[in-house]
Amino acid sequence: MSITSPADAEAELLGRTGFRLVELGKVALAMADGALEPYGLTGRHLRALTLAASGVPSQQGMAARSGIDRTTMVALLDDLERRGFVRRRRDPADRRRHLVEVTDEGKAVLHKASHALDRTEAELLGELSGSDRRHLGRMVEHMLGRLRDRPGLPPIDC
Amino acid sequence: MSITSPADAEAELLGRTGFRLVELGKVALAMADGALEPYGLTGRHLRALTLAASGVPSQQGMAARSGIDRTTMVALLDDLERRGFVRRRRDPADRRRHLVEVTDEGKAVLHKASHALDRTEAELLGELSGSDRRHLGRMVEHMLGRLRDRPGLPPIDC
DNA sequence: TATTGTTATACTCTATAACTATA
DNA sequence: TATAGTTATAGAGTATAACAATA
Repeated sequence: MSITSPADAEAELLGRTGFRLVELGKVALAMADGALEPYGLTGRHLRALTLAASGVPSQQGMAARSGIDRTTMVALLDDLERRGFVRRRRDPADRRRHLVEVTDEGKAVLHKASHALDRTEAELLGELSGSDRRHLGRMVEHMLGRLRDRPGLPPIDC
Repeated sequence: MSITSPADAEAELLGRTGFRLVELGKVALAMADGALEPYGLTGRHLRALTLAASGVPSQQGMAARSGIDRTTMVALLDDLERRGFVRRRRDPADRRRHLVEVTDEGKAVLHKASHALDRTEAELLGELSGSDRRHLGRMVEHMLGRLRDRPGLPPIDC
């Protein structure tokens, strides 16, 4: 495809699937943040809380696994701890490390946030049929799988 | 879907199509920025240049159409003008306004950038079949169409 | 010496408010 | 009074460097 007239330039740019995927990603993130806002969480807070719930040992491990910078992880966990969703404890086996435990309140909010995201997902995918949703999911996963670990691209994050 | 065990929390979050669409959007933007980098452009520069090429009158109009703030538009056009891709002229009919014209150099870089984005698109969509690509494009457009102009969501941008 | 968590600092991106010139 | 463009400033978000405690 190439530009045939000046006025086509905008339509050509905006019509690209890549451009629309960028837009859709931003909309999806905004919807997720909106759904999490009643719980005082952002997508990144939820990402950190989920890592803690998964039992990833040490803040470094959480940072490495998620692509979130370790100094940013400190701030996220500060927020979560202030709200009572996680607790930090020195690891007796290696006193440099912190074990991050999810509190009962943290588990409860994780559960509620998960349901809120389910509703967001339904709103995002709209009236796509079940087979369309599966096809979309497969294609997205296929593209991500091919592009993951390619140099110069951002790591998984939220 | 609900959490059945702590260790599932992460897989459940990461497995959501919404989450993956956020990831894919970021990857697509990073790929586009990478492809444009040899021309000294970012996605937003290209968006501004494209608006100028489409003959949108006045910087305000360009800002309104794209959702880019008008003060940000000033900086983008400063960059483009410094590189010789656009020229600003007072509108004789309303001397408050600037007419933004794309120079020959600007048209040339727009053309080259467009081809670079075509290659990026091919890389992004990978080995999806033609019918898969069309189906993906339709589904993405359908979702965006339903969500556009919904309160609280970001405007089209780059 | 290297690593973990932390803090301080700087940098990027963007929005808000105030200014000017025109209408 | 309102609008177009501009500038100055401030705010979020993030990364880099340096530090104390521990290995």
